[in-house]
Amino acid sequence: MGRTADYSKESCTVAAALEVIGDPWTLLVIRDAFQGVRRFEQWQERLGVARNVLAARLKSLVRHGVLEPQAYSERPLRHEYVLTRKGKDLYIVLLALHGWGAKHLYGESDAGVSFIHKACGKELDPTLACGGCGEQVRPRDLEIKRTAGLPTVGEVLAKDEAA
Amino acid sequence: MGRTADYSKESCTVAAALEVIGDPWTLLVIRDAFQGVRRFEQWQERLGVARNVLAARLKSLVRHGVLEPQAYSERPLRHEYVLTRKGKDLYIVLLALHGWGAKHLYGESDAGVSFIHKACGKELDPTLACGGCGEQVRPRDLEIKRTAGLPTVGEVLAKDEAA
DNA sequence: TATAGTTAGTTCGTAAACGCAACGCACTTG
DNA sequence: CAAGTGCGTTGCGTTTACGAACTAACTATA
Repeated sequence: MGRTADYSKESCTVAAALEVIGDPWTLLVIRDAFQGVRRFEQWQERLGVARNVLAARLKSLVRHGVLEPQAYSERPLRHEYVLTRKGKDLYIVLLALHGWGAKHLYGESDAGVSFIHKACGKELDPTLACGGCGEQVRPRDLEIKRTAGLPTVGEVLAKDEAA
Repeated sequence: MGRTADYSKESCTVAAALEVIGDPWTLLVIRDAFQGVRRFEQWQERLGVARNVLAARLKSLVRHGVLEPQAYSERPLRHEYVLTRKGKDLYIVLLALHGWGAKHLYGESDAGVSFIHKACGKELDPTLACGGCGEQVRPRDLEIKRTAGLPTVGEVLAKDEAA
């Protein structure tokens, strides 16, 4: 099938992240969540994704703590899905993807949606900075350090299941 | 199957990016490329991905200009795959994913691979900065601007095919 | 020169996941 | 009480991933 891809034997933060948000449609669901979408029908209509797939994605995102169901109606019981802190922290991933797509796929000019940095008034060219010192970071400014014996993706995500 | 997901009717830089790098295994292929992997057998062994899938992914990444095949042997003709500029620009995406995974999946403590920012000596906490002015950016510092009539993902990616 | 090994795929059959359309359920509104 | 709304679930056909075997084009070794 599609995402039978099983990264669980890997010991990698990137693989772990993809295990949670790497399924088809998942990041677009989150993208729309940042634009205020909170209900099943809204996502379904905007994305055109199959309803069973959407249901599975929402369930998975809730299980992983990215979205949180909040009841907006008892009788009939209905809930909307809102981003948790964990989910909101994915904004950087979306902006990174947007920046890459705008630069390399859409040619700077015609990228229909753009993010303007209010402070400087220019379009955002997403760059990485170090949260600690605030300096901008280029790949060569980084040193990769491996600490031994980290748990695998499977072991890490098992914690989520326990809830 | 899995990634039948067809975002081509969307007009979104994020969807366009996912069309290129959203397939299962693709981002892990790129991750390994950043760690010096350049040949079929290396990826296959490290990832454990099915060979036909790996072949398809490499072909797709080449077609989209993320990887470039370079011959390292005539007779038999063999080539290795190296990241293009476009591919290297995905580093920010990987670091964003890493940062999120390290913070929210692995608990800061045991995230086996860490990126140390040489300048300050601390572990990188990936944050976004504006390439223009250098300031750090938070979601609320951004203004979303929609310009009209942008082309769809399908139209944009058609350019790649033409090559 | 025969045999084995290396590297990079391709070709199957099977199982899983998606796409799509229809259906079900629990209510609300006319 | 019929129609509508919101949120899924079910079923079926198609697509894709998985896994293992196989091919191809050489190189190295005996």
